[in-house]
Amino acid sequence: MGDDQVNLGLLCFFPYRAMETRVMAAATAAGFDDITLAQARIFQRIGPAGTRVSDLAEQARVAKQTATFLVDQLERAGYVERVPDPTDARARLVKIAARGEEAVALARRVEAEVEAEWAQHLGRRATAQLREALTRLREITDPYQGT
Amino acid sequence: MGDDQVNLGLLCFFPYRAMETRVMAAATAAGFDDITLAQARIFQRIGPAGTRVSDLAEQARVAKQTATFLVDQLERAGYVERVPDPTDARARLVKIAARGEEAVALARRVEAEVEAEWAQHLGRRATAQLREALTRLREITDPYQGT
DNA sequence: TGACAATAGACAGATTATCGAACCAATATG
DNA sequence: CATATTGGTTCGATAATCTGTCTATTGTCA
Repeated sequence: MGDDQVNLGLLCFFPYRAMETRVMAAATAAGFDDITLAQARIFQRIGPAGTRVSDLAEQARVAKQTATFLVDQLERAGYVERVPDPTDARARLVKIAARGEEAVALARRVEAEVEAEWAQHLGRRATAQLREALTRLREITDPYQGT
Repeated sequence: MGDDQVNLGLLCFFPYRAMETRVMAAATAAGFDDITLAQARIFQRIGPAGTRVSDLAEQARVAKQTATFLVDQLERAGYVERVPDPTDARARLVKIAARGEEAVALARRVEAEVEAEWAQHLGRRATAQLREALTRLREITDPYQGT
């Protein structure tokens, strides 16, 4: 006893999971009911100019084959499309398709909604500090902050 | 552009994953190399007095069957044991076994180490504020904070 | 420049994780 | 006490993931 403090990593987990759950539930309710959590975690990483499968894999920390597999499904469901990478004939860029843009728009709305609830609970000042601290923490916990 | 702020849920994800990765890597290096991430996520939830499989399932948000399956493996590997629940003859308590305690001790050490690095980066004041904010956020994002 | 290594992506097969359904035993409820 | 609920497991199916291997393209450097 005495040192029964929950570790910071675990404390970060609860909001993360809560947000993910809310967004997924809203997506399902809105008719995007064919997307799975694993697919969403890949989808989330696609940049505005498109992203390579191997980059998606690296950022999501799964094997290239897994990313290929999940992108296949996202493509079949109409959320993304694969286009040749003009700068490298070996590569292809995964880009968000029309249906994917709709899903992104919904996700952004829900995210803002949930953040508003959190800010309501914490207060504006503490929320701003939280964002600031997490952003700085990202510098040493996320190798891909450039994305 | 302009609204390109990363959402708070995702910002929470990076430290969470970083911590999980560090602990798992240290565990593997220390000879606890037969435990998987899925198993660890269940194991992590076991309370000091033991916890029922259905509670583990609920907290980890997996089906009872999945928890049973993972506890089976943890038991075979010597990390946990199942004992009858004295208060309910239907139930069994999953308890941490000797080898499990060793793994917990290692995990605690690594967690403290990583937190020290984070505190180094953020400063003590900001770290304390971060813990405070996340703890308050847990009130509305984790239904099982009692654990 | 041309041989060779490295990279991007995909396919095949095996393993792990997960869920839905059905089941048994014990407990709670009327 | 009859019935519903709860805790746990087993079975079968599906989803997700990895290792290994392959082709095509690109990068390197002697």
